[in-house]
Amino acid sequence: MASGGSLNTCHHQSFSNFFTSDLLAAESDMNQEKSSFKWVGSDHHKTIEIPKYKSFPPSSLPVSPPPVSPSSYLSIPPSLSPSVLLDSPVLFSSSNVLPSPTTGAFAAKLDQEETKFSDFSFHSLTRPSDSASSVFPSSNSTDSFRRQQQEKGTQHEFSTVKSSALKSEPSQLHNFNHQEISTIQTSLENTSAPQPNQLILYGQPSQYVREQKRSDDGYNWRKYGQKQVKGSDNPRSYYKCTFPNCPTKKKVERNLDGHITEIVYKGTHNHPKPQSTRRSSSNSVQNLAYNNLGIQNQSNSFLENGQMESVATPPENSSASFGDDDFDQGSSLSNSKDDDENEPEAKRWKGENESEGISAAGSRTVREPRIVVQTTSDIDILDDGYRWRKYGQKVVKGNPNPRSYYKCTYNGCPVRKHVERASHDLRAVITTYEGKHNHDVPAARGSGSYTMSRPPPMATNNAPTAIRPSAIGSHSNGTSYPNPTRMQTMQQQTPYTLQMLHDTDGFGFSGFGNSTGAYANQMQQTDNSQSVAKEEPRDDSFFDSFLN
DNA sequence: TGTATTTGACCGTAC
DNA sequence: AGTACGGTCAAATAC
Repeated sequence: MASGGSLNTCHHQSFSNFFTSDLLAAESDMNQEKSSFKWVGSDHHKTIEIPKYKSFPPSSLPVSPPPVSPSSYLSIPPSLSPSVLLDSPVLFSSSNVLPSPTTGAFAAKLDQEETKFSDFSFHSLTRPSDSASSVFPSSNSTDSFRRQQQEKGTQHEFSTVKSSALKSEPSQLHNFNHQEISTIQTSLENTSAPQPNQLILYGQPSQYVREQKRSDDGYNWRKYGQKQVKGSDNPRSYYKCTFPNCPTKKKVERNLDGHITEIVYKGTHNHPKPQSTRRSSSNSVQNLAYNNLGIQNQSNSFLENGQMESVATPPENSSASFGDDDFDQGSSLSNSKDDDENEPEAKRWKGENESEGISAAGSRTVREPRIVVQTTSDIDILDDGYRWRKYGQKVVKGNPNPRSYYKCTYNGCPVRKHVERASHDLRAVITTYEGKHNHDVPAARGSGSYTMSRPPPMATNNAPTAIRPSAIGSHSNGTSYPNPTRMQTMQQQTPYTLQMLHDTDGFGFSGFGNSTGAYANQMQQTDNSQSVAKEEPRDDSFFDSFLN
């Protein structure tokens, strides 16, 4: 096994080098990356018209200059509620926007405060056909549902308390969760290199606590358990989505400071993200990121100690995730659930999450939680098109990060690989392959098909590619950045799947059977969006080249 | 008073 | 079979 000088030894799949270096490349200051809300527009359904957006900055609110590529990144003015991004229709190209949920007309001009605190959500991005229905009204809290929730001791709540306050009083920015504010402030105000200690805390402690209890990802969760897990000082909390019959769960580990160190999602929401007006601003940001990504929601919040809290959700069932008209919510859902529900829950939940994540990296000034979207068994690791079964993990000398060992599940196939994070950069994943596959790439199943894994056609969107949450900041370490065209060439033999990029993520490499999740992670974690956005031939052919 | 959270107990799985 | 562990339940508690 090569673990020395070379980041990758890929006997058969020489692409791995790409991914490693991909992650490592395009690195600006990590803090800067992390602290800036910058995304690259992703799919044709989710176009972000940055010029439009920037043309409507809240008056008196300074607008951060685009830290990187103005055309590729979206920057959010400081003190601007992230919900603006979500909510403000000006973010969308006209073809993508939805009518105002209240007026039915797309408001080109919004009241400033409305712009700031509107609850207009990004659900339109889910999918075109979903436009109307995707805006999940609180009316979905039917009586029966309420009863059901009450029976469970839960409440499906689409509270409007927060947003209404925010709406009415933009000056009350202090009402924001100070994480959110901090995020905004640091991320946008300090576009150069925000320092954690530059955080401006608006929230009152009590408010902060209250806000923290809210969903970080736009969904409503009910905590149903907490456990101290072995090998970690961090208590693990268990949450269920409060939506009726939604199987999604998540477990969150927080360190002693209360900061999230790891999030593992299980299952897929079988409902749109509730368009709750209670959704925090950070949620809105998340939605922006994810819905444009189409996949996974993530919010990044600097905590009072300067650490970043990041929360992600698994891909919404809405095919929106990919902005692909060809996928409807149902298919997406059923597919994702197939894998999910065919597996004993305990197994799904367990096993592949036990690799050490970043959570232990307490020494990092900016620490990202490990975010795992777990939807399938550990056999289904569709990271590179093949199926892998994790058979071991250990920490090897020279790298404090554990190395996950995988074996190709194809009968008789000798190929193995191991994955580990580079010791110098947790975002870099070193993938080493052993052997050569004696079979073709297995056909994808269900929604985990390549089709689902494929990024949406980008042809209609110049601004390429994906919006990437800045949480997965990249930092420059001098690693060469792969030429996308070269990558394409490399993929002649090897199916390019998003999981591969997922493997380069900064949040662990648990198996992702759900390609949606894989893609989500890729989009989320491939932090080279700038380069990718500018150079990658983001069209069907590009990805199609990986499919055979 | 209703809802959410906490927390000890229980259960299933893996070893 | 016994033990350890993680996940879940549900009564108790807090808000």
